[in-house]
Amino acid sequence: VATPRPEDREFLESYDSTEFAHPSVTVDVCLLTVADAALQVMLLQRVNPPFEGMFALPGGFVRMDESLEDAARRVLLEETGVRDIYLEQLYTFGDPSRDPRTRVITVAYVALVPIERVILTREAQARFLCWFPIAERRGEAAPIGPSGRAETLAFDHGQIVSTAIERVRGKLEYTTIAFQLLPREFTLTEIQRVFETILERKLAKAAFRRRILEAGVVRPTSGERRGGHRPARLYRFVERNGAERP
Amino acid sequence: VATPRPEDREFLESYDSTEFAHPSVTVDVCLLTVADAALQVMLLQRVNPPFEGMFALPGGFVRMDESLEDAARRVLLEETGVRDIYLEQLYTFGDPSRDPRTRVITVAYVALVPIERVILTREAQARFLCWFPIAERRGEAAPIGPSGRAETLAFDHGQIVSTAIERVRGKLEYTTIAFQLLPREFTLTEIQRVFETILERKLAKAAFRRRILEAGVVRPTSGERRGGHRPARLYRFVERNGAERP
DNA sequence: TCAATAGTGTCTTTGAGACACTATCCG
DNA sequence: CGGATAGTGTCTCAAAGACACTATTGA
Repeated sequence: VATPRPEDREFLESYDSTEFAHPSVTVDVCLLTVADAALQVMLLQRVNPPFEGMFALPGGFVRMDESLEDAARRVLLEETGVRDIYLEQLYTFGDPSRDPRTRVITVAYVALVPIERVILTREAQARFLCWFPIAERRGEAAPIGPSGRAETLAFDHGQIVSTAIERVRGKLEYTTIAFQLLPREFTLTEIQRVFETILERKLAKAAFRRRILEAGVVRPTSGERRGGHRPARLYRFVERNGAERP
Repeated sequence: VATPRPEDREFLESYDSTEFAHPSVTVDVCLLTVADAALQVMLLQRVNPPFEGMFALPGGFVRMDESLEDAARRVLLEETGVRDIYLEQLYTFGDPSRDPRTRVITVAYVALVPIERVILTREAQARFLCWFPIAERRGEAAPIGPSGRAETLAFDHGQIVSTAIERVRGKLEYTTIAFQLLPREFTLTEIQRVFETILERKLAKAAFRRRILEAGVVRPTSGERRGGHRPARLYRFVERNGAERP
């Protein structure tokens, strides 16, 4: 973005970037999906102190030559094997005591993926990488561990997850992010289930269908979903500019 | 937030925070107000390279022991003399080339203030600290300099200003941030002017008044604004919990 | 009295919810 | 045929826009 101007060159060469103490900067990615009628978050068991053995969001240091979003995509690929999905910057958490080692400022991202896109390899499972359903407990969203109890996450990652859910819930109604949680083809009822899961309330069927169809963001395909009962028409998401998903 | 656990202590003591190269972290504050039927942004002329002589947002390095929000409030006070105003984290800009000196990641904040709260001292004016009206040019928001032409700002600060305006515009209708741009007492027409200025369109008077009054966020006072014509009732902003502004 | 702004009453339009209805599949 | 889900027609209600109207001041 910013290109050095000729008159700045001399100053730049004499600039000493070690003059100030610098915090560490990391990215953490809150990868969310919808499955089994619940929002689910991808967590990873920590193998090193601090918080060894506790669950945390995938994350890592930002390298000196990569953008924040590039760092988030790299971390996502390295730690979960997922690529080319919806990713949005969420919030930057910088409380001086959020990491007991040293000053670490983390730029948190939310990522959304249809659950079919994530293949948990045996090797990943060995690292205790898995989906945690999220339940609303006393007004706070918390991932539920295998024991059925709410997990306390490492660092301030519990707060990051809560913030991510707020963001997704808020943007659900006036953006098209819901489609990022669905496969390429889906039925109107499937979109409605995604909305109902995230908003945690039932929606009126007729009004919901009207709204989606009148928004002009889906296109019917020739296929239908069969299985037991009346088959349901399949749709694809189309961007406002007319582009379809790959 | 995160308190060190006993079992982490040994690890913490052996941790070397110089192991990784660290970027610099700054905060930049986009201080906005409404005056003369325009959104205005506070800019400051740079006295050092890079971009010496160009205008930029107030900003500065985050100290190792202060939170991001504390840093933003400190910068705001040091560079503009303003304290105790609405402040909200906006977005973190971290393109590797956004600062030609070295890697600088900046956490941008939006701040809102009623224009009467800002007193530009002679000393501040000598530093070329002043309000720039913002105009929409070719879909992009840009501050208009004294010459009447759109100013190109230092670094990526033009992008920060655009992002800030988008944020304020988006939150105007479903939050109470508009009141942060008004003095303690105001008329309904004055609120409407703030909305119209930020949204850049006329609003229907009857519907607007209904909406504000039915939202229950203002309380009439005994005073009225006189001046030439029919006096207008004065109102105060009341939080949902009933608290009034100081 | 007039100009100018404050403030109101009411009709229309729009979109969401409620709810009952029809349609189509499988067993 | 009956159970189950897909999909529709229509009534009601709430909120926003349009617009015309009344109210109150100072000059």
